[in-house]
Amino acid sequence: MSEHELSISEQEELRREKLQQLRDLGVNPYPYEFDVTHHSAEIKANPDNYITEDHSVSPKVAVAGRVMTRRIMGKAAFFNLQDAEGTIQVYIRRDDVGEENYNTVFKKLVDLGDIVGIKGFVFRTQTGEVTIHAEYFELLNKTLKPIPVAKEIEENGVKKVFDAFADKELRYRMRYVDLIVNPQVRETFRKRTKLVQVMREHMNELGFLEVETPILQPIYGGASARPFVTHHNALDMKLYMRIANELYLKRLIVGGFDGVYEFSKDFRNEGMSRFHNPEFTQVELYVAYKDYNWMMEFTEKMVEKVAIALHGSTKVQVGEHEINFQTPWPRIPMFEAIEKETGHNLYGKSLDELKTIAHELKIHVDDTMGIGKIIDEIFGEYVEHKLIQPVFITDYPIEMSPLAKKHRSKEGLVERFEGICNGKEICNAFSELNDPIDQRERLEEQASLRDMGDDEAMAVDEDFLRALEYGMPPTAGLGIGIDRLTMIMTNSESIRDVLFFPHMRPE
RNA sequence: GAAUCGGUAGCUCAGUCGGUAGAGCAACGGCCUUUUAAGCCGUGGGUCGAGGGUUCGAGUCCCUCCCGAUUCACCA
Repeated sequence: MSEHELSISEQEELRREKLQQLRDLGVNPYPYEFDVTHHSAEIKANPDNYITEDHSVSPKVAVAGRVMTRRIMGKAAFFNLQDAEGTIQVYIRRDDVGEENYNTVFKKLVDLGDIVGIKGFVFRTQTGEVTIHAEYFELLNKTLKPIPVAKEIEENGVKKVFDAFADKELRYRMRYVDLIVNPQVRETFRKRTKLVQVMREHMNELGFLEVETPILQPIYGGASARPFVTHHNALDMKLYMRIANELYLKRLIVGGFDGVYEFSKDFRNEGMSRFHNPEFTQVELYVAYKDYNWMMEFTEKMVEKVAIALHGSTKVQVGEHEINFQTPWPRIPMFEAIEKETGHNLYGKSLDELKTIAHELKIHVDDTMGIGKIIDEIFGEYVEHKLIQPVFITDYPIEMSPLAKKHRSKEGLVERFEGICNGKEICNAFSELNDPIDQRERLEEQASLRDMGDDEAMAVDEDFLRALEYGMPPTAGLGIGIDRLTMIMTNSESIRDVLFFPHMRPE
């Protein structure tokens, strides 16, 4: 059952004993508040605002956080205190904070990881480190588990880390510990939040409306994927966790909004990998009276803005590559991109011709694969991973895109683009199909694929078709994978590194 | 779902040919009032992922299972 019924380690046992000793001394190990006046980062950024020759007139600072390392030298000690902003060194002496408080509480009963509050003045040590000289010390939380402290040393400017808390499984399962001991993890998630904020501000500035749409849907749609299924007891009906919110947002465009967007947690019941989590986040945006050309300009502008906000530059280091998000990004029609890499122009080719070419290119094909699928396979195998710098691949085969509008001039294609960088799709967009009769035909085509066993094909959503019959203006739509964009913007190799709590099997 | 690699102290790891379970840090007992992985002396700490098998003897060899990472397949 609960943790403490299992055997606990010697160190945990000891901490429980210390807890009792604190209580016996009349020290509340879990007090109610502490008036924090400063954070480590602001003091270290502007130490001269705090340091004066005469310490008796120095400004007082009150800082709280975890004890991360300790160097005790008899009647005085240094420790590093970590707050939300970083760490700062504290100097504490018996003669300043009281004998019992120092000798017993601080030296004997406080452990690494405990949360403490200190008040004092700022000074520089003999070696020049900005340090708080504590005149007051209070325990704010007695921790019962030892934290895995890492130690760092700088040798010839190179940082070496000892005993880092590095086991990925433990880091993902106990993200709270990961966040305590691995400061760069906090930085990654701050960037993720910043990324979302920049996008939201950008869309708000253009007057688009942030909305919420159902997560529990009676018919799932808007993408090709298998859903999670759940059940509504009172109505005794099947409900699906959304795989996308596209069809609901388009209903809102029908309803008269000129631009709507939603940061949407979506759920897909498929395999997990370093690029896939069962639940993930997309932002979808729909803008009336615009087409996919407009949307390309919008997208590159917004992503460029994100890069600058996070890195102060349009250039972002991702693995081996420096990726430059500076606008404009090249636009390359899909068939041109394939021809450049394979020498084959696939446009207008029949299914049999495509199968022959696929065979030449050593792409596995089977009878269930149509024109769109084969082209997609060739693109994925020969082109996509080579696209490192941001690029828009445009004009996809109609078979792959049942919700996109037919191309205005190219037969058999739709007005669709994907933004690709670092060899991966980061967004998907099109001129939205608003011809209700065409849309019905395409969904019925999907439905017949479903009947033939393709459980990722879309269903016919009659209410959505009814909405289109009431009329949707020309509309451009966009979806951006927030997790994947965050991976690129934070140089993370796994989606788990940009999700606080990635899905894991039960312990 | 498949393949490969991994799981040993709180953390990071070593463990030879099958022969008493190891190190550093952390912890504990001492000394030390400006240290920088603080230092010095001393001490304790293990269901070796789980279960079974082979063997006089298994962390080590064999089998099954669990968990994770990576790659592949599907997808965003």
